Amino acid sequence: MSTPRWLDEDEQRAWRAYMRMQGRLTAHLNRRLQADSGLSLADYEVLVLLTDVPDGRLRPFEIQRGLDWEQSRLSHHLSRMQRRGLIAREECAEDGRGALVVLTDEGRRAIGAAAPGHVETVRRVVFDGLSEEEVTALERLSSRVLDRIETTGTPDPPAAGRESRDHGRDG
Amino acid sequence: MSTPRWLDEDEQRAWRAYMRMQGRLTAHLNRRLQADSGLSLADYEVLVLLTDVPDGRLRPFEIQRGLDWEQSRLSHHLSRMQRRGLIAREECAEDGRGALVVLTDEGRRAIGAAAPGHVETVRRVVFDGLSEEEVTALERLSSRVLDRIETTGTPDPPAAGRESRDHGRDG
DNA sequence: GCGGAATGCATGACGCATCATCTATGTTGT
DNA sequence: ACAACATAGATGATGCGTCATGCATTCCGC
Repeated sequence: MSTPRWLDEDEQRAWRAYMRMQGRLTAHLNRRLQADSGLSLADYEVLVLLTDVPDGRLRPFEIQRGLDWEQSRLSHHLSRMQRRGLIAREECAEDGRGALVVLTDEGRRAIGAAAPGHVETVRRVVFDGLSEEEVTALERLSSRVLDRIETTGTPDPPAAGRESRDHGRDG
Repeated sequence: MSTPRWLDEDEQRAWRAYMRMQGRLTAHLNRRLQADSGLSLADYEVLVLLTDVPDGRLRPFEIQRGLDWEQSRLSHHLSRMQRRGLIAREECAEDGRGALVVLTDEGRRAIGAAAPGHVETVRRVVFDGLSEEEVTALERLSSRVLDRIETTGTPDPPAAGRESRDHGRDG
């Protein structure tokens, strides 16, 4: 790592713009969601996964992979959601170690109430301002970076070593 | 808000890719930085601002605007950084309410040690994988979204109402 | 079928982010 | 000069994210 390859001017501008944008965007989405429906963005994403499956029932590790979260984050988060009545936990019949996360009626109601507003917000602050090409660019660019993170010689706790090349259907 | 304008397929793919990427990216950067130098990304950004100014001295509100942070987040964060000896606080002569954040020697050492590695990480996971056009796209796209957040009819605590249209020099 | 590794999940400690609120100083209008 | 208000900053409570660790159960080689 001799003399560091600093970012050139364009890269620097892009980087700062990105960093600033991403901070504000998540903050914004979180606040809107919280104010409109009492859910956090994290709650929302968990609930989406659960509603996407017929019986509203998922194994924690499925959610974990679906969202690319750390295991312990999910566990803690599920506890909080459980406390608030958005989900429930059941024992898993097929795997003695396992658990099952179940969407409660309250959870279903909450996500149903939150979704339209949230999508509208996302649309307004993001997609309504982007051209088709920019949307494509965003997707390609994100996938590229994601790939590089997973390929970089850094274990990076979630999906460690190099053996778990599946994370198949991501919705 | 009659029937919500859901995201079409491309938008949805882009959105999921972005969300997943951004989560992983910040986590990745944070971990690398933490492991290599004991700094968090937040520490790093504060220190960068301080080193960019000749005497290593800034008013909290300047940092706040430079980073687009919430005031109380900054205040708490400064306290922690102070506790760790990265910065110090002084009283402000010109404004009795004010404070001054001063970069300590330890802070200067820390950022100096951290910077090369961090930049290298950013380069590796982001810029080395993007074409020039994609870098430009990233910048435009981020600025656009940022703009829309600030223009959307949502107060959004930091930089409230509509009167503080300055946040001038951000570089 | 037994011992070791891997997997699925939970938990406690701790740093971080936000909200609401508080104090003190500065500014402005009358 | 003073009341009303704005600005700079700090603080406590609380929810969130990560790390390290713990503990079952299941899997696998012998």
